[in-house]
Amino acid sequence: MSRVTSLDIAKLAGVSQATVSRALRESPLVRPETRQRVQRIAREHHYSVDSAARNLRSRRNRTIAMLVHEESGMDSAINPFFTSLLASITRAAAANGYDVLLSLQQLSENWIADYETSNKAAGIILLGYGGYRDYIRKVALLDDAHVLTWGPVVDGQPGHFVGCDNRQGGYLATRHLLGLGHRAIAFLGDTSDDYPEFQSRYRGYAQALAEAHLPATANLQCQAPASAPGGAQAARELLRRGVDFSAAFCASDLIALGAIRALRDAGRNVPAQVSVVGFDDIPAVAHTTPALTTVRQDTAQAGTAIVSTLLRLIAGQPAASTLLAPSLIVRESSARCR
Amino acid sequence: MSRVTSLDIAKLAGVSQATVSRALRESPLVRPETRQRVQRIAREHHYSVDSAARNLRSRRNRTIAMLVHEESGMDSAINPFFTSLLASITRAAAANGYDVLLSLQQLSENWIADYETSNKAAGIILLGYGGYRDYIRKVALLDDAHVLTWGPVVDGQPGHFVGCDNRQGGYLATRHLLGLGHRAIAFLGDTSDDYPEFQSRYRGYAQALAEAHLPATANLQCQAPASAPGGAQAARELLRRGVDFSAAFCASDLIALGAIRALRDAGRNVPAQVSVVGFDDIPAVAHTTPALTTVRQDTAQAGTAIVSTLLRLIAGQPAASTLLAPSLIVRESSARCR
DNA sequence: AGCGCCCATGAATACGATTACATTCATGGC
DNA sequence: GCCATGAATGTAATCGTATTCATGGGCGCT
Repeated sequence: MSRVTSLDIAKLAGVSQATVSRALRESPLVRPETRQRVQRIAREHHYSVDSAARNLRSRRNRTIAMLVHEESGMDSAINPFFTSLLASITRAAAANGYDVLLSLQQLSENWIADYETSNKAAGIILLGYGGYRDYIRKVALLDDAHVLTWGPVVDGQPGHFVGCDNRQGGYLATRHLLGLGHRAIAFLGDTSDDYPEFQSRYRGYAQALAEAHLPATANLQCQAPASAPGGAQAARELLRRGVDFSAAFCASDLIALGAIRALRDAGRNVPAQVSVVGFDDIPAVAHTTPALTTVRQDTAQAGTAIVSTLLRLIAGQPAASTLLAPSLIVRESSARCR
Repeated sequence: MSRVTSLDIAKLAGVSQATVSRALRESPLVRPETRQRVQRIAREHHYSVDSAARNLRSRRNRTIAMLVHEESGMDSAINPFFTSLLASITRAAAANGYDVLLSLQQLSENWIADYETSNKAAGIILLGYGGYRDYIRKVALLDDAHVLTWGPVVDGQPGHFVGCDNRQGGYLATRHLLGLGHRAIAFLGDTSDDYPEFQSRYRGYAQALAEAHLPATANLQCQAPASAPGGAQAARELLRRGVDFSAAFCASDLIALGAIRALRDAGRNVPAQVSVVGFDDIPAVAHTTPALTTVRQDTAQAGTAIVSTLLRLIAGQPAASTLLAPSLIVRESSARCR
């Protein structure tokens, strides 16, 4: 009463085991008639190719690993944006016949490439490792590894990346606020090297200001950890400074939510007195009051880009890094300057 | 320049391949001295056991598959709660040395057990298949499959389940509102068979009302699809009916967000005029304005319960279904009845 | 000293498929 | 009528590890 193997199917179909293998893989070598008979018998007996045996013999593997940074990744408070990305990657992988292994990692060990050397996966996707650029650069140089990172795309940088054009996103958001007549626009977000994405968003912000002949004043910029409490704290800091401002561009939606909360608590209505723009378009912010104006990263597009690039790498074909265009979603939290 | 195999390590260490295999698995059969030497050499050469070969030879597999319902599962708009659950399952699996395969499925085919028959995974976790009870019951009877479902736990039902005590959650929420002096409490949520969880939540709601000698009036109950627009629509319907109500218990946080939005649009302040309680405690609702009072399902606990139960099944040990206790999180959206 | 026993290791095999190579048979060109 | 050709299938080698069985040497016990 053990497992059904291809040999069993072969006996039942009156052919050799090799023919079964070929028939199931749609090989043109086997006569259509035979092929269908074998397939029918296999189906009737709930036969399914043993993937371990297949992987071992063929030295191939239709699995990709998604490593998500333990802290910045999936956990509730941090970044719901990843969920959506993850779903779209999984879908894109399935569309190409690939399974997806999910793992939450610190990258403290050399476990990255272990997914490949142990032959568990044919390639690896890194999500949420914005702060590990040097490390990733190193890994990217191991030419037997097929690693693709979701993150900032820098020209000439070794390794393969797919990312959102964060600078452009910051630019769009700031232009939007400028267009509404705002002149004193704050930036809330951590611009340290730990958050290269935030740095790019800041750069877009500064560029838009510059084009409008406005300086990116230091006291309009507040460090904010990437969380709602962080945003609230930054907003309070901004108020404490006593600088005049009528709008705030927040480096993430969670920061924006926290900021709105703190502004309200301080008696500043959003958007009547202060306009707020976020970044990410996480699911909930379309339904908050006020609904948040934000910058959307197209996760569906990102998923397909990530998977197709990685599959090219796996196939040994040349693959370029991709920069995706974000789009501005205007809702209620931004209004014309009073 | 091919792969490093255990045979290569054996030659380098001057032992047989069998000894290498044993040394790496910490077998007590091999002398500690030898074991360490082998392990060192393996490490130095970045050797890593080929999982395909291991799985094939040992007829075992340290992978579990998570099948998430395509629609109700991961997609942005629907249920951010799953993200958190998914993370905690992944963590619990890793803690037990298991990898996790992620897949979005319709369950339209017989692909469920295929993860097992093809030997890709040793067991399967089903998430978001509330509407597939009959189907799951059938699958659960295949005794060669190790399937665990996140969902409603019903005594005597075949199969293995881990779920939240939804009835208790509904009861807690309603008791909370009653305790604040509310008497006319609406229920917003789809109570059809497609959402057994919502049915249970409704039952808890009705029970709490009954204990307070209040009827669960039909016109205080509004069907609401499990989404923010659905919640808004249901709230509008409630207002249109003209019934008096001072509080609403919503079957999910997203419904609650939509309802709050619609109530505000209609000039009803939350919580001053209407108290609202949600269900799930998704990440964002702690930071909205007002912050949402809601029922939390402890995802960390759920993840460990799910994984440990599944591992028992895989090991062939008896395993009981588990019902987890939810807890009430009181925030700002609920207030004493005026 | 001899016997048996256990500890550490080696030799050999099996896991279930893929695939290179061999084989068979029919066909067509000459 | 014979040989080359190609289509359809069979035979057998192989992927890298786990594991069973065999083996040799040291040691305790009598």
